[in-house]
Amino acid sequence: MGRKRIEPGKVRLTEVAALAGVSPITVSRFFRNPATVSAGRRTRIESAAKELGYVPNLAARALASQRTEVIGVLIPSLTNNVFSDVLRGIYDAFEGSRYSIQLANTRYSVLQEERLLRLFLMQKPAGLIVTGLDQTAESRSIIQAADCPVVQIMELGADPIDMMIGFSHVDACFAAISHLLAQGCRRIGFIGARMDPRVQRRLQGYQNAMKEAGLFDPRLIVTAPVPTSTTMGGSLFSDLLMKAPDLDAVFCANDDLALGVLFECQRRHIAVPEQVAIVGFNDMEFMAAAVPTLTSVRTNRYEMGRRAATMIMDAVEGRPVAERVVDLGFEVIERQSSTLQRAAASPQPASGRASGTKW
Amino acid sequence: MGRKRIEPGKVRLTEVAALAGVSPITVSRFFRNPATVSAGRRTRIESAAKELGYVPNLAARALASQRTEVIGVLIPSLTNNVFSDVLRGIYDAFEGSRYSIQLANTRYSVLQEERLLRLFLMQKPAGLIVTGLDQTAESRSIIQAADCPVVQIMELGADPIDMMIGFSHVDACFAAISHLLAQGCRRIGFIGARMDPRVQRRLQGYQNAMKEAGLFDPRLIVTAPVPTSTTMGGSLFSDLLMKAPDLDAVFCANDDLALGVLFECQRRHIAVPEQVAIVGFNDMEFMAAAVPTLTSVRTNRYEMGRRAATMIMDAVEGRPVAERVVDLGFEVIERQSSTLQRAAASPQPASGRASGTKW
DNA sequence: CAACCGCGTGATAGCGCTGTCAATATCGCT
DNA sequence: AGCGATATTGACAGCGCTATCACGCGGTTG
Repeated sequence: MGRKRIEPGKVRLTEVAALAGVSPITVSRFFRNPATVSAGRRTRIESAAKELGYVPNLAARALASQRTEVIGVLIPSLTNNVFSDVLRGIYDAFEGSRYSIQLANTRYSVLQEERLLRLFLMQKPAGLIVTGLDQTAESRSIIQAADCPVVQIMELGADPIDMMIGFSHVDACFAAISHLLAQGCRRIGFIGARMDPRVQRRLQGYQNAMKEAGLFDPRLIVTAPVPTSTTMGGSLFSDLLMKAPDLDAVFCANDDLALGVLFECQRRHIAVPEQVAIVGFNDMEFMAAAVPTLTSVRTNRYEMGRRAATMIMDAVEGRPVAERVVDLGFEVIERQSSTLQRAAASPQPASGRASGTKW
Repeated sequence: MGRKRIEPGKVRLTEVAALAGVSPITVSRFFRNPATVSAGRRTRIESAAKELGYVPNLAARALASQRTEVIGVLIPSLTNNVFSDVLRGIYDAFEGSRYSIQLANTRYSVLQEERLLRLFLMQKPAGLIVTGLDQTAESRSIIQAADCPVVQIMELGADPIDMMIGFSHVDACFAAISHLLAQGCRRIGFIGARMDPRVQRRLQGYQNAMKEAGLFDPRLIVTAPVPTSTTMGGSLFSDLLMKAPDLDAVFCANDDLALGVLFECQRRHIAVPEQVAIVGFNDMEFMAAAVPTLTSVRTNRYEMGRRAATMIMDAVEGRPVAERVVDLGFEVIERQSSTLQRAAASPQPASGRASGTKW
């Protein structure tokens, strides 16, 4: 009964301790915080560990210490470049730290999100980064059970679970539409695909702006539940032209769609911005390279990921987190695709933060 | 001495066992493979676990069983969309399985790769997926020490560590250049950025094709060590035009560069393909939407990730892996940007696999 | 000069789970 | 009825590490 005896080749803390002539617990301390061990033993342990090729066993550490250095990250899509920028920020911030990232993809499904959170729970994560505000009640209770710092990213809302970093999609879109209005556009279309919660809120910002200007017309809105793509941008724009042939501008819920609209305009020989102005969202790199250059709403995705990660680390390590809700704002980058002479208004840059003016 | 006694609220296997009136080991078996437990106890355990809100402790499981369900994945970049497709395949394949993915970013650095592999080792991963062929000797020995199935993805080479899935970048680029040659192009430029090992091999394929045709000229090659971008495509193309004003085609090491070249052509009123033909690499979605539509070399990145994942799972679970080295091939998707009337050759699609013809 | 402090170190006792083997129950067959 | 074979179940002893407390020691304090 019991279990087989220890196999000989194995290198444990104990083996290192024996070679260094100290107790196992001292080796343990050395690996967690070398400063707590006297200089003499420090060098002895270090060389013993190197000689034996010792590799700490994370599972044993986690079990004994009742905690892990795992940070769970939930994002809705791996395809959407928006999230690759956020992820880059997160990975860069955790680089060199003792934390490791557990990434999972909800595919824009709140039920997936629940399932994945339940999986995270088994790992007893040290922290969680989740996307958006629209967690189910069940998800929220799982997060509570995880009993660790949490940052919600991508947007801002009234009822944070714990910490939050993002910007207002409603305000950002409102600002973009206001820019088009200032350029003299009146028949401004909206095209969007996939229609996740953030795109929905951009649509809300569009509606607010158009209604406020007395220009709202439901025929100007074309959306599709499918994933976004450049090709989809072209076909949604074609649909929009059928519904509203007198269109003079299009706001695209993201930049891929905007690129598709630009190509469709080229195909149909529609002059941009003279006949139709184009505005995108996210300010991907290619927007500045297009002909004409494409206006977009810049959002600081990399910074969002980076700061979310540092907020988590601060919270995990017990440092006070000064701003528990961070508004990163946005900026409407005005380029050729929406710059018109017909406008009377001066083209002052519109940008937005929670503090200060509305946008 | 010793440690504090167990805290009361905690739910362990033992608590579930007590409530269900069975022994802890039976509950353990139930969670690992319900079929090994009789139907009666199965329902009792299930309801007991739900009632108590039991969550298995992965660290304890890993320690006791001496293995994990962690698959380490190393990719060189989070920004490059090529890898987001591969990752999507990997995540999709592991979806619903008991494995969890540990993703890390080498940033195209072999030293980073070493460091990250060492970190993976502490977790005793069940499998590893690594990018490319160019691991250092040190990295290889760390991988050996991990003693688990390994798949190298993205390309094919002579000396696999274990398993391998990808395609020949040399052949793929050779095929693309051959296509341009068949279209009657003679002064074919090459532009590339970042110049990672795979881009280097594409350059090799370009050189092979041009030399074979007796058309090689080093002035036709422009590269930059910086990350690729659409903007960079435009400026590299500008450089190329200065070095070789008689250019009649450009092969771009990736599609972002190709898009930048297209925009630069629009800016300079260079007719595509009449004056300059354009061919990209990867066949990103936007290539088919551009005006004119852009020729590219299609590579099955999603499938590569998906199959790499299933190969790992098969190997981990002891199933025989039929093909340990998989050539996914490629396909030159001919579009408007490289289709010329001046050519005598008939435009038959070029595609490549290791088995059969050269490409 | 006893009491006290803080540092570095060690002994002990688990953390929650599973591998191993033994024990028991159930079944088919001669 | 009796036997071995097969399914179920349980007891035990760790997996490799760390939390906790105890202890020795030099130096400070009242």
